[in-house]
Amino acid sequence: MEKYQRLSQDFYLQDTLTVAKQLLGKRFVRRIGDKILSGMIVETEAYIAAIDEAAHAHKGKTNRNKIMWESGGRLYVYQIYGMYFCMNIITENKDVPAGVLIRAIQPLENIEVMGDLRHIDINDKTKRFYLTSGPGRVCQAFGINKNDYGTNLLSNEKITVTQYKEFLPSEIVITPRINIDYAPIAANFPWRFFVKDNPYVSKHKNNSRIFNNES
DNA sequence: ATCAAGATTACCT
DNA sequence: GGTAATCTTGATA
Repeated sequence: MEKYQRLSQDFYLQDTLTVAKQLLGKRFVRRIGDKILSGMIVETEAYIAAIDEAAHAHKGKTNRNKIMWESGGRLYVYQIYGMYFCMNIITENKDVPAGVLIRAIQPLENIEVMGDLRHIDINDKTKRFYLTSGPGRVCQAFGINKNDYGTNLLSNEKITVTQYKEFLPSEIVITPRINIDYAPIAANFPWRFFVKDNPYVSKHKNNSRIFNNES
């Protein structure tokens, strides 16, 4: 992991919407044995518990979500529907529960290992974009599970995030978040960010509900 | 002790 | 377009 230049904690301590947008283009790095897998983050969603009924931490601290109260730069990993894992990068200062869900990644290194973990033939062009397009698929492709709960991206030897590419505001699309119908008001917040025209972005009807991207 | 629900995905028509 | 799969968690009693 030495050859990778980690993002500093200052990055993660920023406002959550800023982090969610700026994580686009960063490189997610994960070591499995002697293999280093990596990919470029292309789709994120922000969750800000204090003002967000859709956030797991909105109703207070539980055993599942307690890591969200730590300072920015750690992973909040949870299991969903009994069979998939999703990962969030925690943001902002200690005792401010907020984070960014990693929804899609464009594979860069050791793609064949991701294919093995996903049980997908990466040479099958019809299946290629299903490798990492969705939060559960990302975790499966990178071997992320409950053992990675609380991982510190600033120091961990197996997982981190580094600089990779910058996108212009005109290359970033903003929409409402996905599959949070249980929180109907928050479901309209424009807190999902993805790289325009990137084929690894998850497919959803919200892809056509676009908000203005100022700044 | 019981139970409903889920920040999803794969597969079917 | 629809739906089954699958199990941990948090809420309620």
